Amino acid sequence: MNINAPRGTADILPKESQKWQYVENKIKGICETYHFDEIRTPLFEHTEVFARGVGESTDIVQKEMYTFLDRGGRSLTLRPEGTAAVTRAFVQNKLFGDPNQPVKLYYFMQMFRYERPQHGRMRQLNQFGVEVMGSEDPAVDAEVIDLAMTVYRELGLSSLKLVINSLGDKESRKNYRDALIKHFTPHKEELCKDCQSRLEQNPLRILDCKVDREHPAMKTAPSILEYLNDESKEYFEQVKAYLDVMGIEYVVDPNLVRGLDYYNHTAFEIMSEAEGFGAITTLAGGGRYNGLVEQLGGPNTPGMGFGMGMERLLLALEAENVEIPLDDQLDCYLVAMGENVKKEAVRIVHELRKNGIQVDQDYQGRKFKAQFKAADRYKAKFVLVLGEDELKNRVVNVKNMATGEQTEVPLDQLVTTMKENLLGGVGHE
RNA sequence: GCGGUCGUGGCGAAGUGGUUAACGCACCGGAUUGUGGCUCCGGCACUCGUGGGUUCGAUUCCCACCGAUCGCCCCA
Repeated sequence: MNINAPRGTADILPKESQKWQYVENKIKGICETYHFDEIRTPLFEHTEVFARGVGESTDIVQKEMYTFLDRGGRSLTLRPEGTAAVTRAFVQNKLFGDPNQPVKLYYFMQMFRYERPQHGRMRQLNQFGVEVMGSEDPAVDAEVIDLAMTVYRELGLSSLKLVINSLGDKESRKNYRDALIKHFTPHKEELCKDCQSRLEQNPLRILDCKVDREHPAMKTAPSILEYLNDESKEYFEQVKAYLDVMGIEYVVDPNLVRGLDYYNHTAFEIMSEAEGFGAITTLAGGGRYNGLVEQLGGPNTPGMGFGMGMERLLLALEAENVEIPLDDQLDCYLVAMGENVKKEAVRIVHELRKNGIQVDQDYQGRKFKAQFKAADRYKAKFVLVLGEDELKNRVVNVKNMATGEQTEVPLDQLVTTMKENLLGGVGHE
């Protein structure tokens, strides 16, 4: 029997979980500033949502999906990425009819991809992402990119590289595709196996290949930028202009293609340049997907978004030694001693909590001294000592752990006194 | 899916074909019968990822599997 977590999955334990909460809260705040609303969609969808949405020729669909038949014989797939799922929800719930356009959505969702796990690559992963649907304004592209960069900046990352490219509209893309096939076909036998099949399926991705990077045909390959029609060129220029206006630095990389079929016009990727980050450097990626809504059965509606890996974000913060402020102090710890005090201890703890005071007590049957050690470990600001004597006198001995100062506080004044004590923001030494 | 490295207590980490598997940290108890952070003393792995094989005997050798990790592919 294998009772370990399945390969490529991980438990997020309390200490780590605090970091997640901090990061998530920060990001949610930024989303509100940018006026995005949260959406949550099911963990799994009908397989067609991804097969059609993401594209049959993509790696995700071909070899990475968790697909299964349910008891009714339906083919379902655990969500491998957010855009197709959110788009499905957009169509099904007719959000295109919402008077507030564009529809600006953000999400925190688990994704699943059957891959060989590595540092920063999990089979179950968490993504933060945004989707803007219903506008074809290049300022939206810039806003989405700005939001992603702002998240990283606000969290304290600095070694970042923003790479952008334009894949053009349908017409530009088709012309470019034909040009690439024409260019690479004479060299087909010299290319790696993957690229040979890419030649027919998705020649754009040959440019992304690391194996054939040094092949002379790579360097002489036509650039997408030469094949953009006037409209696409103008669109790209505007996106760049808006980024410039916001002071966002970027690098244009004509070879940036992105692995998913639905992209057109703007494509972008944000990478970490931090030392010791291993082979994986992509932190977030996204782009415009103007045909996707229609492809999933909705009206012709433009879209723009990105996905951001949360695990990788956390790793990047670590790689750049960004301190995450953690509140690991405890307001009070109650030390109880003696046979008859347990009931009163339980009552006091409940009473304090009812008044919003954070408090805990011993449940391990520890000795007096050990209870103090526990209080110290928990970084308790105050220790409340309740023994037989205190019980008899209806008082509690309150010790300030930072100063060592102790005072006797009548039971009926404990809540008020502790509220006052804690207001001062007492620290722990 | 392919290749390299690795898998010993809660954590870190020695070790050997053979009787009781070092040590450090943490934890628990005591010195200090009701007061933490220092010190000293004591306790804490029927067992060395799982299964099988070789052997009189394996944690140590061999195989398989599982997992981790690094690289490739691709991406978040």
